[in-house]
Amino acid sequence: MFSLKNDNVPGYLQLVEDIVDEIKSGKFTVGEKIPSETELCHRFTVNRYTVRQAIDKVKSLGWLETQQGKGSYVKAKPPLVCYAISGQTRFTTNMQQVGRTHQSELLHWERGVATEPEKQMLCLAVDEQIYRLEILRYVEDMPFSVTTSVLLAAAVPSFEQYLDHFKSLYQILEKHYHFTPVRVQSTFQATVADLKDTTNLKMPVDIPILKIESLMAHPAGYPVEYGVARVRGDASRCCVEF
Amino acid sequence: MFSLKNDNVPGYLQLVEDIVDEIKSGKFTVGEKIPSETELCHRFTVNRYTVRQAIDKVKSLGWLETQQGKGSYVKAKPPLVCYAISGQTRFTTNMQQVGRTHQSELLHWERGVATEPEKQMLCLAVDEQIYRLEILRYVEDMPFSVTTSVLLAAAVPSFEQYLDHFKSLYQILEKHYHFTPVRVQSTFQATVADLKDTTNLKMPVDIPILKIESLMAHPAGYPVEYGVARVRGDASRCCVEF
DNA sequence: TAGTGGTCTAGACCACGTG
DNA sequence: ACGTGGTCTAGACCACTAT
Repeated sequence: MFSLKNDNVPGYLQLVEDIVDEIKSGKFTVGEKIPSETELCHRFTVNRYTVRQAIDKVKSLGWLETQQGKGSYVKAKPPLVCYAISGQTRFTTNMQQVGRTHQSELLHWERGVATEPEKQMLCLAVDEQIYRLEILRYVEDMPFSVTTSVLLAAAVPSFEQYLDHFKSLYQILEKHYHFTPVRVQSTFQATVADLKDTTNLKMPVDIPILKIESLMAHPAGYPVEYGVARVRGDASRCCVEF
Repeated sequence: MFSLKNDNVPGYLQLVEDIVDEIKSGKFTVGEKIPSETELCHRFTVNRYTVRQAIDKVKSLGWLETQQGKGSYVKAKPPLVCYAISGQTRFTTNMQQVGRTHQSELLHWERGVATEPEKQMLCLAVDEQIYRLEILRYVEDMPFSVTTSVLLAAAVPSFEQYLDHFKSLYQILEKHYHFTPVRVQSTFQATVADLKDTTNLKMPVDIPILKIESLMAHPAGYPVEYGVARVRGDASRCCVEF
């Protein structure tokens, strides 16, 4: 620390590495305030612009957050929730297995016709009716994921009567329709969080989202549910066994 | 355009809105060069710092990319590479199936002992020897992923002799060691790109990374390879069939 | 009132790409 | 040689927080 040497790499990037290393090594602990910009200027004998460039970068790497008038603080990493998926597992059973408290909240539901991509995934004929559910899931009281589920209406007649006091989608399917969907395929993608995600998940900006699209089939074989889950990337790992 | 008015919101953010609006409206089309920083300074009568702040923000929103010595260009969204994984599939066979050109480049290799997490994944006894490979993969000439592979040295004696003119890891294993690893499990996570990623993948800033950790076993049953792939999130979807 | 981060100006030199 | 974006200095004023 206290000097920049390598002329080949920009000074602010050397500062980034220094700061990140000090956080990783535990010299700055979570929640702690790091030295002020002015102090860092003196320590490294660089201009404040250079320090700010570095801090911006460290922020976008997810290690720091700043508060005007107060300082820069080491950001707390939420605990990683390991979420296993297979042909059978569900969110609820999963969380129970790893011993996490969890809740689900039904943000919105509607009955209507499927969009073009939804039709394609579910192999629907034109204008077949579907239910669309938006479910917010919490793990250990932290907003964890937002899932949009599209259900074949024909498979779940009068579905709306079970949506009061919603607790678990698969509980409803098992209890009232006597079937458990089977996972056919899942697609994983890393994306930036859009405005809706950050609102729903009450996230600080700049956190990536793990988008999991899943197609589920009725035990009889036909596609019955198409779900898109948007999960906080910094809070989850999704494990698949083969 | 040509003036900043609202004193309540920072000037660079007004610039951001102007630029994004002009891209959305199609005034600047994909691949096109937007006016140079100096020209924007004159148009809006602001300092170059303010213009750069704005351009940085528009870049992180995914609308622009810059090239030193040339200019700022409206970014084309890269085509999504759909990457299916299962017990057997490999990167090479996968890309061939979807008809994509691809190459692999061996960035680095070393022989040594495994780190603690590597040991645990591979179920290694203390100080067992491993090979560690870092492989950069291209799809359609675009840097696509960086994979760190840890191989049990006992399973691939004298591995170094096959590393000249490296083309494909699994080709070496099949041709010279006569086995094909089988996927045991994969873990998916969305993370921000670190400095190494952005360098290796020549990425514009702030693109999320899909991190895929995979454990592969020898057909005889014991773990033989542990790989961590870091894939450009904006360029890939990873599909798993059940 | 003092210290902090947020915004901004006016300059400068460099590395890179194109003519 | 020139224009471009990338890095950097030396200042300034503001908004916010703490005391």
